[in-house]
Amino acid sequence: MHRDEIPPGTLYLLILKTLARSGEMHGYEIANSIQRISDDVLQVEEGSLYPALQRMLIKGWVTAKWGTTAGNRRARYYELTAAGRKQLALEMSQFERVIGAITRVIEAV
Amino acid sequence: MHRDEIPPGTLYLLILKTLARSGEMHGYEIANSIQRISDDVLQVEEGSLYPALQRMLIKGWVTAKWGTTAGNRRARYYELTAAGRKQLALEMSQFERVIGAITRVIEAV
DNA sequence: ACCGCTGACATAGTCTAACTATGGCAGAGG
DNA sequence: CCTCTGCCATAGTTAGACTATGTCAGCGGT
Repeated sequence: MHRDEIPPGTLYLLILKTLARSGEMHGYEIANSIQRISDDVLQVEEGSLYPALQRMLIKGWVTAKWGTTAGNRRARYYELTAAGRKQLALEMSQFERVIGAITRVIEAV
Repeated sequence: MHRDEIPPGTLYLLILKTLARSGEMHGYEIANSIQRISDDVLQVEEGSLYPALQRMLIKGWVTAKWGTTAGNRRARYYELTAAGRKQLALEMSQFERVIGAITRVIEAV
């Protein structure tokens, strides 16, 4: 980790949630959406995003199909599968559980 | 990351905070303390803890000296340095900033 | 007609750090 | 004595986020 921003493991969660919220999206949109909603705190680099999407394809959490953007450009559209939605639920509860525990430790007297 | 528990990067934060709260401690105590306060959610493996402490020594965040435990055993006692306290403050604010951002994303409508 | 900009995807290679597995040693208790 | 537990340590593996780099197509300006 290069001391900047997204903690390993949470990128999946961010992508899954973003897709769940907005349905079909291409990579660029996903990255922009995460960045915007996080008030520019989280910057998803392309070198992180695309490999993550590939891994998610292999794991069966998303499907992809080629299409054309509003600006008439070629793009790959991703969509959650049922397994992806299940994974999202799992990661959400793990995240809450672990962050809650960490918070207890760092707020302990 | 092996799909279980402590997110990379936060172990330093947990150790720093634990030392800040309790002063001088040895490794075993640190691990037990984190585990107990987190209600057994966070389990610091020895293979993670000791390397992390070594790195923290090198970075100058802690000092170490050999001593004897209450149970009459040899142990290395760690203590925060000024640099360690500074690092703790830094990691706390980064943690809050990033977790806040992630929370915004995963709670967005 | 050209040129550069931006959108969009992709991959190779590096690096941090948490893990598994393993080993050692010393005191305590059966 | 012998095992258990406390306590430290390291070698090797792995995931995954990064940097750097490359591609290609459409658009706008000059």
